[in-house]
Amino acid sequence: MPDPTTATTPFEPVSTDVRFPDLEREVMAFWRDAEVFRRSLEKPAPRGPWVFYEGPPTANGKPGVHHVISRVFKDLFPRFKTMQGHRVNRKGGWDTHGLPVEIAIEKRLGFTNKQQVEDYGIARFNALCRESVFENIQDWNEMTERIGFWVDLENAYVTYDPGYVESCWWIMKELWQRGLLVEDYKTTWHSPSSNTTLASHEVALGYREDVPDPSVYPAFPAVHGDLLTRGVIAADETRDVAFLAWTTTPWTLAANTGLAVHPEATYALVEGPVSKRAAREAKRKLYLIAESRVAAVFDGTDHEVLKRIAGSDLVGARYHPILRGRPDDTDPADAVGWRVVADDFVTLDDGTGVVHLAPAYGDLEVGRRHGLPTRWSVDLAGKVMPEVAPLDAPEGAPGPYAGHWFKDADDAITRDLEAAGHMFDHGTIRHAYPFNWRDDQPLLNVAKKSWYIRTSLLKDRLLELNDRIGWHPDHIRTGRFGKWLENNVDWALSRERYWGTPMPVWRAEDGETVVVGSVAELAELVGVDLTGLDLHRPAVDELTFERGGKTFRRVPYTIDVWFESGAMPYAQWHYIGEGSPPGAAQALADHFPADYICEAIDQTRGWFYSLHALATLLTDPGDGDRPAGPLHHLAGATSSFKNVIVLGHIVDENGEKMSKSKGNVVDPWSVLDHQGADALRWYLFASSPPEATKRFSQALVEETLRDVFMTLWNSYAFFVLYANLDRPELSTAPPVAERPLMDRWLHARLQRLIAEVTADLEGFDPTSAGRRLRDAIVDELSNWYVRRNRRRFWRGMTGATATAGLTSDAGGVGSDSQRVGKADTLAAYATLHEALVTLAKLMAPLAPFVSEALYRNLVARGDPAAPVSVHLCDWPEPDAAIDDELLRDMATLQRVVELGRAARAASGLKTRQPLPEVLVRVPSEAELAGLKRLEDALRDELNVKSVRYLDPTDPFLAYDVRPHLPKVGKRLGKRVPAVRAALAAADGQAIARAVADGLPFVLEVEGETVTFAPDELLLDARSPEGYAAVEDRGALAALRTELTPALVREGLMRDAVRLVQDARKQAGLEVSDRIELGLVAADPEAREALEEHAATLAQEVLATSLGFAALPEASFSLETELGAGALTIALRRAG
RNA sequence: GGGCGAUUAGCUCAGUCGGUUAGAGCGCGUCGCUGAUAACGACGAGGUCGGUGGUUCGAAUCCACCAUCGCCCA
Repeated sequence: MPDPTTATTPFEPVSTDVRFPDLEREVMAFWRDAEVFRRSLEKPAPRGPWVFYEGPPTANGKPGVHHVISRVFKDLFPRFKTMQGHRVNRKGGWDTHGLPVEIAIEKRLGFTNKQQVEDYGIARFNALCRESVFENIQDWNEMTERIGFWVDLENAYVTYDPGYVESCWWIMKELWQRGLLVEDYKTTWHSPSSNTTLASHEVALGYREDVPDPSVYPAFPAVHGDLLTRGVIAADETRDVAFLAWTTTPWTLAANTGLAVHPEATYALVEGPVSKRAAREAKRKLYLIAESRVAAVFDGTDHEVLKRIAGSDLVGARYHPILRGRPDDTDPADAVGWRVVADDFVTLDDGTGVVHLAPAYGDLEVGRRHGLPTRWSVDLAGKVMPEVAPLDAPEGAPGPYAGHWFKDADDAITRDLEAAGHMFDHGTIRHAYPFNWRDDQPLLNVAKKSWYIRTSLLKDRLLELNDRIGWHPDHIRTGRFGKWLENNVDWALSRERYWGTPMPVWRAEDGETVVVGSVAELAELVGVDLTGLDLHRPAVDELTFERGGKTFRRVPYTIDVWFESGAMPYAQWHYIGEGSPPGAAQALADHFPADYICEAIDQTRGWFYSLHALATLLTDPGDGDRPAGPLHHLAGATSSFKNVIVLGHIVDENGEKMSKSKGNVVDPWSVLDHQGADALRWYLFASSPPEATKRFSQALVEETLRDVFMTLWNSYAFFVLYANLDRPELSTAPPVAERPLMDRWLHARLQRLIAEVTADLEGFDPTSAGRRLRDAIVDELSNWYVRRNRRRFWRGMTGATATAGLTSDAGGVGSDSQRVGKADTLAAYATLHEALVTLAKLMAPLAPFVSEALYRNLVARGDPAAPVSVHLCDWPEPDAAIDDELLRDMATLQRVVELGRAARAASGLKTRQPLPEVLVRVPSEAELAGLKRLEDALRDELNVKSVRYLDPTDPFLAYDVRPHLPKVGKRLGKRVPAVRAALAAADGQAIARAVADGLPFVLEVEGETVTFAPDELLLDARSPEGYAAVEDRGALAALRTELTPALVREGLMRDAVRLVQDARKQAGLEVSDRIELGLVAADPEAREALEEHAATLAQEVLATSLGFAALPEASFSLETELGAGALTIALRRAG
C-alpha cells in the first residue's frame, strides 16, 4: 500500500522478511475500503454474464478447512471470468432447514422421539431451530472474507425466508398440475420405537454388523395342477410338492403374496424329508429349489434330485399361503397373488433361489412390477396385527401373535409353521441390519404413503441433459451420476418433520386435493389476509378452508431439503411465475442456467441431482400428455448447470475423515494465521487434482509458501530494491524485439504461459494452471532469468565507467551480455517488470492477495490511469506470434548446462575455477544453431573460456545407436529385438555420419533389409575417455581440465571476490554501500592474482579504493585463507 | 453385498498414442554455488509402478481376477 513517507521512490520498498498473513490483512482492508468487489461487478463486461450458483452451506456449525476448499474453488473461476470480461454476480446462500438442525435441538432438549417434540410444541421447537441456524454466522463471514471468497452475503438467499418457501410451493404446484407430483406407497426404513421414517443417512448411521437373526426355510405348498401342466410332476404324483424359500424375517411370512425365481436359472425337483429335524421319519416330500442351492440347503439329509426345470417354466405356477395376513383395501382388483414370478434380482449366492415376496415389507417395487396384491402383518408401532394367524385358526378372532413386538413373534411363528409342516429348516445367521441410531431398536422395512415427484417418467431426458454437462472429472457423467440416473426412481419428497418447508398440499376427507402455489392463492382459499405469515409449521397447519362443503386441511409433511436446495436457481430470486415480485423474472432469465458450480463428491445424489432433476422437470418440452414445463422458454430443455467441479474430500494427515468426534478437524485459522490464505488456496488448487481425496498437511502448505510465494516475493523484492536505486524510466525501454535474447526469451515464455494458463482455467483445471505458474516462477523467472541477469541490474549502481570494465573482463564473471549501457539495463528492468505484472495477473484468481500486493506496487502506485486493483484488470492476452524457436533454443541450453554442471562436479574442480574449454554435442543441427547463439550464457554458467561443438564425424566421439521405437516400433513388430541387437553391433560413427548427411541407413536383419530414415534412429554419444564428461539421450558435455597459471590466478581472484562479499555481509553493509578495502595475502601466487585483477576485484565488491597493505582505521576485518596462505580482509564504508 | 474412484520413492504428486533408462518437489547424505532468495545447483541413497494372470516384439500404461483405502448406495 502506498506510504507517503516513501512516495519519493518509484516503488514502495519491499522487505524480503515478509509476513504473508499480515500482508493479506492489509489487502483485505484495501478491498473493503475501496469496495473492490463491488467495483468488480461494475467492471465493463463485453463478454456478458457468466453465472455462478452458490450451493448453500449451513451456518449452524463452525467452518472447518473442508469448507474452505469448496469456497476457494468457488471463488477462483468468478475472478478469472471477471478479468476475462464477464459479469459474474455471486449471490450467497444459506441452507437453514432440515434434520441436522432438528437433531441438534432435540439433543439440546434431551428428546429422543417425535412425540416429545409435539408435546413441547412445534412452534417453540421451530423457533429454537430458527435461532440456531445462524449461531456461527460470524465465524462463517470472517472465514469467507479471510480466504478471499468474494460473494454477496448481504443479499444472500436463505431457505427459510417466506419468499424462498413460496418459490418451492410454486414449483410443487407446477409439478402437480403436470401430473408429476403424486402420492404413493414407498418402502422406507421405519423406526417403530419412535414411529418415524428415518432419513437414509440416519439409517446408515445405525447399521450394525453381526446381528443374529433367524434363518428359516418356509415351504409353500404348490398347486399340483399347475405343476402338472408345466410338466414338472407326473400325473400320478401323490406326494406333496412345495416351493422352498428362505428368509430372515419370519414375521413377514403372513405378508407373503408371491415367490420369485430367476428366469435363467435351473431349478431342481428334489425329494427329501418333511423337515431337517424330521429327517429320520419315513414321510417324504418334493421341493422346488434352485439346482445350485440343493447341496447347501439339503446338506446332511437323504435327498435326491428327480428332475431339472428352467426357472422361466415355473412362472405363473400358484401355491398356497402358509399364514393369514391382513388384506389391503387399495389393491387393484385384478391383483393375483400366491404365484411364481421371474425377476433378475433373484440371486443364487445364498438362500434357495426362490425368494419370498412381501410387498408391504421391502418388496414393494417387485410386487408392483408383477401385479402382486399386498398383505400386512405388523403395524407401524412394530406390533403384530390381530389378523395374523395360522390357516387353521378360527376366523375373526385375534391371532395368537396379536400385539407381540415383531421381532419377538419370530420364534412362535417358526415353531407353528414347523408343526404345520411348512418349515423345512430354521437356524440363526449373523448379518448387517439397521437399528435406530438413537434408541438401538431394530428398524422395520415397510411400505408407507409418501409424496413423490415422478422423475422416472423423464429418465431419458435426465440422461440426455446430463450428457451436456461439463463434469470435472469427466467420469462422473457416465459413472457415479450417470449410473444413478439410469437407475432413477421417483423422488420421495415428503418428510414427517417439523423444521422445513411445509408441503403446500391441502386435502379433504374424501381425498380431494388442492396444491397451493402461492401465499396469495392460499389467502384467497382461506379468506384471510396472510401478509406476514410465517410459512412454517404450525402456523401453516392451522390454516384450513371449506370448498364444496368439504373441509381442507394441510397434510402434515415437510419437503425434503434437497428439493429446497435444488430449487435455488428460482427460489433465490423468489420467482413464482406470474405473481413474482418485480425483477425476479428478469433476474432468473439473466442467471439461468449456471455456467459453473462446485461442491464435493457427496453432492452427486444430493445437490447435483436436485438441481439437475428440478431443472429437467421445469424446462421439459413436454409430450402429448404433459404440457411443457413453465421454464422451457428460458433456455430450452437444460440442466441448471453447464459445468461442475466435483471435489474430493479432505482428510487429516493420517488419511482419516475429519470429524468432530475424532477431534481431528483442522481449524483453518491455524493455517490462515501462519501460512496465509494464498498459500492455503494454492495448496488446495495445485497439490492434487480437485477430485482426489486430499490428505491435509500444514507442512505442505508451508512448503507451498516457501516454494511458490517466497520465491516470487524475492524476485519481486529484487526488482524493487534495484529499481528504487536506479530509477529506470520503464516507458523508454527498447521494444521487446530489440532487447537481448534473454529478455526476448522471458517474454516469449510468458506468452506461452498466458496461453497455457488461460486454456487450463477455461478447461476448469486449476491444478495444471497452478503447477505451470509455479514452474514459471521458480524455475524460469527466479532460478534462470533473475539469476542469469542480476548483473544487468547491479550495473546501474556500479556506474557507467565501471560497467565497461566489468563486461570487458575476461574472467567470465561479467560476460553475460555484449550489450552494455543504459538501453540494456532498461531492457532488463522492463522485462522483469512485465514478467512480474503478468504473473500477478495470471495468479490473481488463484492467489488474490499477493498478486494484488504486487500489482498495487508495480503498477497502480505509479499510474493513476491504471485500475486500482489487479482484479479489475483485463486478463492478459498472449502475442499473436510466440517465438517458439527461442524457447526451444533456451531449453537446449538449459539441458547442456545441466550436463555441464554434472561434468563439472565429476571433474572435481570447483565452479569458481575457470576451465579452458567445454566440448558439446547436441543431437540436431537446429539445436546446435540455437546453442551457438546462446553461447555467452553457456560459457558463463560453466565458467569456461571457450566452447567446441562436436560434429558426427569427429573421431572424438563414439555412438550407441537405438531404433526410435515410437516411430518404427509398429513397423518392425517382432523384429524389434533383432534390430536392436544389430544396431548395437553396427558402426556407430558410420551411422552418425549418414544421419548427419540426411541419408537413410540400411540394415540387414535376419535376411531382410530394413531401411531407417535419419529421424528413425537415436544416437547416444558415449562419454570419451579421459574427459570429465556427462551424456544423456543424445546430448553430451565434456570439460577440458588442464589449468594454466593464468586460469589459476583468475580462479583465485574469484575466490577473493567471494570472500570479500562475505566480509561485507558480515560487516552489515548495504548492498549499495561503497567500501575502502585492504587485502593482504600470504601466498605469493594469490598476491599476484589479486594485483593482476585488482580493477575487476574492486569493481565487483564496490571498492572505491583497493590496497594490498593493512588498512588503517578499518571498521571491519577478518582473517581467512586464499590459495596456499592466509588472507586478511579489512574494510570500511567509503565516505 | 452393489456402484464409482484411487493405489507410482519416507511424504505430496507427474507420467501424452503401450516404445525398452519411470520422473519432479519436499525430506535425508555428500559436494558445489551465492550480496535477490526463507535460497540455488550437481551427485547419491531411496521404486516388486498394490498383487496375480493374460494380450504384445515390448506393459506403470490395455484386459481379467484379487487385495487395500475412500465415497455413495444397500
